[in-house]
Amino acid sequence: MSAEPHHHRPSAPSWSTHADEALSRRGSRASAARNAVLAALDSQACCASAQEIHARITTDGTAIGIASVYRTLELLHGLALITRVDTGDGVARYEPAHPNGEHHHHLVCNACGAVEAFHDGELEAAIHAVADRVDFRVDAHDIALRGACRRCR
Amino acid sequence: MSAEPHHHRPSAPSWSTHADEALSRRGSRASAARNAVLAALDSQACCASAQEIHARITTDGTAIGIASVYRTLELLHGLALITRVDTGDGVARYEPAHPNGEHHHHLVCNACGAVEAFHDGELEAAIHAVADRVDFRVDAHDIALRGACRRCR
DNA sequence: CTCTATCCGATAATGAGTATCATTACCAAC
DNA sequence: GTTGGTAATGATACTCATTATCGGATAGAG
Ligand SMILES: [Mn+2]
Ligand SMILES: [Mn+2]
Ligand SMILES: [Zn+2]
Ligand SMILES: [Zn+2]
Repeated sequence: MSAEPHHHRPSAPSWSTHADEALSRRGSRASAARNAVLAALDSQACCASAQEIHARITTDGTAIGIASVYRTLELLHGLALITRVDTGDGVARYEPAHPNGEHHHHLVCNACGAVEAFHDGELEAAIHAVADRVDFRVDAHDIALRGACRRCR
Repeated sequence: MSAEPHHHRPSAPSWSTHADEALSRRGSRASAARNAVLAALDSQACCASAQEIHARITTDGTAIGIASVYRTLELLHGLALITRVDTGDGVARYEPAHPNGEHHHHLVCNACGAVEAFHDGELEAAIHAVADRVDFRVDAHDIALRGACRRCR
């Protein structure tokens, strides 16, 4: 199972590498706490809250302060290296923002709170069309579909 | 300026009337506090937070507890009579949900926090198409476009 | 190695939202 | 009109995510 899927890209640089570069370019330092947060973000499938990230890191044995997680997330968000996802439960979640613009949106279950990811090209096209039609410079879009997941239906 | 615009509808019942009916149908009682919240919601152009609603009511002379505002908003939201809008600043905002499904979405300025409303038929169509394409029962959708408003550009 | 800007983590403060509870208002039945 | 049951009120205590503070650690340039 070591074969590359589909196309040949010379080992796409991971998001955390990209983030590392952007951080050092900005004069930020590398540190254990920050590296741990970057690694945690890189390894997560979808969005995660500060506390979830902190829990995952400390479970791995590394001791790191919760304040450092919040600080790092704030820094990364300011540099547009992560995306904030707001599911409406009063907890901010974050996920890596890939430099090529690749992203997804979320299905939120009103019953159990589960969050699933989806992507749809036509929806993206519609969003971009609206962005042009409106008197506003649109930099980003947040979309969440709410309802019931398969298990809760 | 008392002419009806465009089409002839026999004085569309206001949202608060509709909400009142839904509440009494549910066995809820009318009260000063609740009426004040309904009136405030009915008179607002776009979404407002609990605290903003409370401030507007009390400025009008009526004394009402902030808890009643939160309670009423929770009740109305549970009955899908209002929509919660999450602009990402950790404050929940609400606006009337019209029974005919008429609604709008929001442009949020990252610089000054201003919130503008917009509506787009093609975007709605795209959203409904996605909702069918996805393994999830979609009841509602939240869309926010983020960027810079005209003044902050 | 030294120096200093940056970062760390512990902890206090903030603030939106929620839970509690004694009191009050409503309403239908008597 | 009184009463009893239920719902609503508002003051207040509380929860908990996030932010601010601050003395001590440290990366990393020179
Ligand atoms: Mn998109
Ligand atoms: Mn819509
Ligand atoms: Zn579910
Ligand atoms: Zn603005």
